[in-house]
Amino acid sequence: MASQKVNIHEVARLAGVSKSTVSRVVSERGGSVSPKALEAVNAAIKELGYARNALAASLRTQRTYLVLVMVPDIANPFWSEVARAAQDRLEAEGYSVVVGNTDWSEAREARYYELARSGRFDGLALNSVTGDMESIKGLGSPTVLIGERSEELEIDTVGSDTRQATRLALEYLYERGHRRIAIATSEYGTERVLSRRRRAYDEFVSERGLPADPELAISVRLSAEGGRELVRRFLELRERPDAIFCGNDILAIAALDAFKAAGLEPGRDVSIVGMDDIPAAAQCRPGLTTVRKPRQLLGAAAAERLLERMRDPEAQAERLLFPGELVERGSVADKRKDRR
Amino acid sequence: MASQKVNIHEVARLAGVSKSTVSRVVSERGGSVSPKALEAVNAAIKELGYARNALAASLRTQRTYLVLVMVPDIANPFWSEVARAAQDRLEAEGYSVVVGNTDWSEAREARYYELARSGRFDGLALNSVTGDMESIKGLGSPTVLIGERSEELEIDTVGSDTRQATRLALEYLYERGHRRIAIATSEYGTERVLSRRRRAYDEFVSERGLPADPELAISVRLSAEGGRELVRRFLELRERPDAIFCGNDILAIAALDAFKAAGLEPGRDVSIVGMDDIPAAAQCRPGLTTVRKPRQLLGAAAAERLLERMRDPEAQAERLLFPGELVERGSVADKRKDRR
DNA sequence: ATGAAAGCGCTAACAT
DNA sequence: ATGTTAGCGCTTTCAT
Repeated sequence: MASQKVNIHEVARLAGVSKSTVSRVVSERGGSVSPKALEAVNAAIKELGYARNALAASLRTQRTYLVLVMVPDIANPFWSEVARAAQDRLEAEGYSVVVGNTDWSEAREARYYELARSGRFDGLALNSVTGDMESIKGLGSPTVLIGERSEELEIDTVGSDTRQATRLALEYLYERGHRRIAIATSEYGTERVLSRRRRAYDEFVSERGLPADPELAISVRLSAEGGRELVRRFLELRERPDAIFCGNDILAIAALDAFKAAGLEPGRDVSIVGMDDIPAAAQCRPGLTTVRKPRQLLGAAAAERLLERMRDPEAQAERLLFPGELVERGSVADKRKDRR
Repeated sequence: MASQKVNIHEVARLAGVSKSTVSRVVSERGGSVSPKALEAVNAAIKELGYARNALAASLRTQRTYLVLVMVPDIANPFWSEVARAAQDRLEAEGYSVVVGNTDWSEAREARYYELARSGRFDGLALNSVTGDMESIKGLGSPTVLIGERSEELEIDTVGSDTRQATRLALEYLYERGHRRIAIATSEYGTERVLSRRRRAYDEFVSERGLPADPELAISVRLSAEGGRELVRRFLELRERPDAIFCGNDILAIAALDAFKAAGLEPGRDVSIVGMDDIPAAAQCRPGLTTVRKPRQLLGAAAAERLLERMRDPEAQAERLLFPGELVERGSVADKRKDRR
């Protein structure tokens, strides 16, 4: 019943066998052990409350059977489901998984990179907000990126097709007669490069000859707080947009609520399209029209890719992108009707 | 720029110093090193892309500077905020934190206990759903329990006062004329003991001489799915309750939506009180009347307690309970009015 | 200020 | 089937 600091040696002594024998029973690798020895060892383990020191074992075997999943916001159902799906798959293969929450913070992300470099994990499944590819390449453990933050081809990537998803949302708004369309998303990154969403937006705007007013690109955090800020900024604009495409649903739903509080009815006075399709998108009033991303698929695919990569560190990196799907609810006005 | 498998020895060779010197610079413990050696070592580290092997270091020092926070549902804002608050505090003291998501699953929880016993963590902050005190006591690392799952006095506990919070909700319903009050909560546990919420409920019911119909104690998972199941079961009841006290807000809000879908208006045809006060409680229609728990405080206090415990493993265990606070919104009918 | 050497707790040849 | 031994990569006396 003692708990800490009892090691294999003491177990061996109590059981009257050698350390090797104890190791053979605890490492479940099935080294041959006589029934008698097995029993003696198990009894000793129980009596002493022995727990194998994974640090020592891993140091020797170079395997930790631990995977780190790093995401930007565990409270966002999108990310927690991606993590959960990855966990399901990984645990089925004998790995334990822990999750790191960067909370959209560069400092936290950097901390986790440091942790990831420490040799404690057999594998890493990361969503990078900063897109700091230098850090990521130097991680030293099998890694898969969740989300297509960069062009990088040397690292396995599993994500959704941001360009396609963004265009889907924009197209939807365009078809319904919206012309002055804003985009609300975050601009992070050590590489000072515009986000993919933003680039897809710029592309779309120029293709269709829509107004490319810089006021229409609104940079806010992808959080509820960001949504409220978005609405504040919106209301101060001299020429208000017809519609806003929001970088994720958390942001979009918070904006939707803030609009209502300000006396503007989403789906009538202003149109909002979100991204992700989290459960709350179906529950808010009006329902949020959004682009669904396949979270479970994403998590499972990331796990699968990581498993393969852990098996073969030399394998060719892959880039797997899933398309989004528009789900229509009530947050977008149809301006065509208005004209008839 | 090489990444993996380069160790202190190679760095030492390249820098033209001994392993000891390299260790002195990387372990930031400030062993005295000449400026010249320091520079040489840093150059070598950079050139080789060296990263310190934390497994080996921890094996030697018996410190990992890693803490595991285990919670039942990272997607629930209540839990993710508790975790975040704990993380804030712990990181400020130099610890890294990773979170384990048990997803209300006994199997997962057991897995995490195993992980926790492996010596990889300096400290553990756990919410136990199973209440498996045997496992918890044998963990072998400084531990604080989040949530008052058991009477246990040997282990530090930080939680909210469930009995007080439950009575607060029930009292509120009672005052407003509700008499047939149901409770929807989960019954888990290897120790087959009723949950605290349930015990507080039973106590209240008998004090006030309310109907103690076993039908009124509805056991469901504390999830959105549980909320929908709750409403299904509710609708089949021969004698419907006036009001339901729900074990958490996730459950309550899902129930609220399901009631609306079934044509019953919460706050008029049926009354609902939740628990936690997550952001969504203010956003649903009608707003959810619920009992607020101080999440940040809970997380921070758990971290604080854990820090003290890590400093002094022999310290007397403490039990810290925070009271809940009723926040009134629109999901409860006032039946007194009806009578006048 | 620096190096040599011992050892944290385990596993894996290798020998018996 | 079991024990002996070396060593994973690091830190830490202890000398110098």
